Amino acid sequence: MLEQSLQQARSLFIRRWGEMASGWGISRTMAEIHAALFITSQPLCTDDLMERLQASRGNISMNLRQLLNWGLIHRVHHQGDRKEYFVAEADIWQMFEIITRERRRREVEPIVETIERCRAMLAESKSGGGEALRSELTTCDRRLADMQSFFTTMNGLFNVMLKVGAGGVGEIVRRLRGDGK
Amino acid sequence: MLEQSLQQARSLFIRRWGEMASGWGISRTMAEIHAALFITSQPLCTDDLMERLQASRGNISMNLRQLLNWGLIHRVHHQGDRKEYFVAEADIWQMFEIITRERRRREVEPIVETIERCRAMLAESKSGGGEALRSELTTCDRRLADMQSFFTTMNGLFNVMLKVGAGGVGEIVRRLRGDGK
DNA sequence: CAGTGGTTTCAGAATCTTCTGAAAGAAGAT
DNA sequence: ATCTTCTTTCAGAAGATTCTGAAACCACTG
Repeated sequence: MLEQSLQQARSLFIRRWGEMASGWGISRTMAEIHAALFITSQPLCTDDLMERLQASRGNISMNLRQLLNWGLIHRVHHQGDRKEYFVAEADIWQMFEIITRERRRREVEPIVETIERCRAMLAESKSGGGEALRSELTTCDRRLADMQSFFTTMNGLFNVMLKVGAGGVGEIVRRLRGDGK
Repeated sequence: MLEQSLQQARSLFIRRWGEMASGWGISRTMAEIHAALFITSQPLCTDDLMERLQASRGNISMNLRQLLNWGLIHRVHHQGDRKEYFVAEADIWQMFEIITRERRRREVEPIVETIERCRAMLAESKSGGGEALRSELTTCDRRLADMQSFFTTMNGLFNVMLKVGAGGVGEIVRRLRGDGK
């Protein structure tokens, strides 16, 4: 039956989305809530989610808040109802932008900043050391420099992607896929 | 002193690399070992790593193996020494390729496959259901389709990136950053 | 203001991940 | 074969994360 198929398909998607997330440092429930809201276009309330995901009120509440903080879901008020309902951001490109920005800020920026600091430390120490030590230092610095330039490139790439949007990226891929350059 | 600076810089880098990794579903020690080998051009043996990272032999051994499996580090034999030494893959672009391929295989492919399966389920159920239900099903399918096409684009993008290499990506970014398209 | 319906918080429980250390397993050296 | 040196394995310990449920909280209603 149609109703069954719909529910089954949704469950399957929710489960897999949750599994994927746990490999990326995001809690399973948080991802499942997100998936449930994404795959169900109707707004859902806390009790809906508790039932659907078999999780406690506290758990749902906490993870909803996190998702709101990230900006991946939005509150919806149904007039004449005191419950709060939630919907997921539907535009996937927008979703991608939010996640990318947030993770860049939280995880990439600190390491980039650290690399800079490490290089500064190496640059400062001009005095002393034998030939061998000096050469080690040079090698170490080169590796850090490589890393730094990798992050710079990736950073630039994300900026360009967000600028040209989904269509633009598709276009670039199409242009470059076939020929040699 | 030069020696101190070098050690300090290395420690700092190792620590931060480990912290970053834990946000990405990779164990701290595994990342630290990788960082230590990357930042120290000399090959290191198990005991070196045990001392440097203050971790047990078992822990180091297991994580070394994982890194070998990923292909992020390589064995090195010093002749006249029975110990095994290890070095990190030095080419960052290569590193990126390895990690991307592996994570794509383990985490992205399953979800893509699941989306296909979900859509197939929805497509099969032609019979029954009221107007409202049918419309829900259509919306659900459209969302899945959007998701699918997002993954297709990203997949294509990674393929192109790996094809054109670091220089190529830098080139693209440079070309597209300034002007409108 | 007390009552009602809903949300948030948080201490402790449950669960999952990672780490240790000792024992077993290799493999070259004598 | 036996010793020696190094590596791997794995059961249980330690640690980190996530979840629960009950109490506190908030805000609207009568």
